Amino acid sequence: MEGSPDVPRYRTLANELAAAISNGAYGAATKLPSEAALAKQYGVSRGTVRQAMAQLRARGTITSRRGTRRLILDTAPSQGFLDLISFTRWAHSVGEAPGARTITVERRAATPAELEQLRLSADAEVYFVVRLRTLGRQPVMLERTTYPIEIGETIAGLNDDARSHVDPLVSAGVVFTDTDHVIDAVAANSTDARILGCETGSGLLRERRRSTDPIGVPILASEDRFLPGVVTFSVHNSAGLTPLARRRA
Amino acid sequence: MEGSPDVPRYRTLANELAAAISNGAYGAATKLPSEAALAKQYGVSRGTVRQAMAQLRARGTITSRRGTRRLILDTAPSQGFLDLISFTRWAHSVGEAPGARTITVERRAATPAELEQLRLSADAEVYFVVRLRTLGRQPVMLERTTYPIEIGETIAGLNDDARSHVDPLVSAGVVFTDTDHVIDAVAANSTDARILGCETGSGLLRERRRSTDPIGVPILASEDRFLPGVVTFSVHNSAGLTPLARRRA
DNA sequence: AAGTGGTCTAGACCACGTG
DNA sequence: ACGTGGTCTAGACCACTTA
Repeated sequence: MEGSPDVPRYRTLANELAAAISNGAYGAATKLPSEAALAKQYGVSRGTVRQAMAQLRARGTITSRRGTRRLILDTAPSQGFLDLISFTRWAHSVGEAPGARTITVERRAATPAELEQLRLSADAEVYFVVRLRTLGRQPVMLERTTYPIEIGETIAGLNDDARSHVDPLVSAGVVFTDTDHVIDAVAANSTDARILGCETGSGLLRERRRSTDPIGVPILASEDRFLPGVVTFSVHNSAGLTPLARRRA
Repeated sequence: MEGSPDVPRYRTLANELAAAISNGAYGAATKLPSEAALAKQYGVSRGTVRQAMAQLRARGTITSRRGTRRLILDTAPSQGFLDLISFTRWAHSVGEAPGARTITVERRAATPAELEQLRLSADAEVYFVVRLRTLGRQPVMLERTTYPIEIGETIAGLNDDARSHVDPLVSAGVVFTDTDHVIDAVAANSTDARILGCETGSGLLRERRRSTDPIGVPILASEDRFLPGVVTFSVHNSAGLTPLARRRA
């Protein structure tokens, strides 16, 4: 059996250990067995155990310190990578019913800002899609997404209220590897207010994001504006591994 | 010379490579030399080069793919770990003049929420400090921080407008290892409005954070409310390494 | 003093991308 | 076919914690 198709051992090991932890296989113990013990138990080298530990540490599941066994932190359910890019997948993962209403779809020349964000050559065109996103029929977010033409054509061919735009891209072979997120607060403009049903000037949570493929080529750039009280963004960072930055607006 | 006090080789190597990249030592080249070449050039093993590369990748400086040289991304100035915890350090790093005005300092019994956040035993006391933070005399953020008693005593002994509260803790031997951040938007209450000088009900960017030491013991929990347009939070995440999560508020 | 994780080495094989 | 990064091994030494 097994027949591991391609996934490296350290990843399966990390998942096995994560499962063992949440299944309570280590009981109420707050500490993991030593690296040497795990290496022997699972029949791998200590290096592989350490790679798996790095995974768990990055997920915020454990901490580590020289001289002591690794400590198990409270079970922090982490999320999948695509949940951060796809509103639809995220909504399902938290047990809500996502919806979408397409406001506009345009094909037009890219603005200078878009040229830079998507790293396009001058006078390139883009698809620009505006959608109102809902949870259980309640408006919660206004999404303005810009796609390069090649990507956008896949999107433009979709049914108006097709819920996820990310899934069709993934099915079409587009690989999402990295995403940069910038989060701040802005005042609703009149368009935001009309579509979201809030007051002009009221505070919205804004997420701007840009996803790239393995070579670093941009796949999409989006500006999402959430009504307050709908979502929070949480980040875990450790000394020496700091994916989060605070910048001057 | 050198006399590296304690910092591991792979870290200094990562910094050397980062410096070489931003100094333009690789010219306009978009690719890094191969791991083998770097190992030879710097006189270390390939494993150490890979550890350094992992650092750079975590900072968003480079990408990698099997079969190709690593790609240098646009110079993304990353930030130090403490810049995320210390408003003062952050302000200096972006060339602004930080200030603080202490509003209140209390020693009191912890609320149930605080007991949980700081993992204190029942009927423990805490220090609760409220400060208005400024940039160049402009109010920008209201900070409400809760400290366990042992930590808070260091803080309470400080001069009223001592600017950084984190630096004295670090000097006192407190080690910050991990921080969780939760970011969303809230409406200003009357207290926020009065102190920050905005209107009640207007939108604020809220950051709640909790820092822990190497063993996972909480050092402080804080709720910071920023006026819009002052800061943005940016996160970089890669497939397989997802420190960011979006949650239902 | 013993055990632990942190670091580093030297070598190996493989999957992938490019020429 | 070749070079690249991805994975894995086996062993070593060190810094630190705990007893």
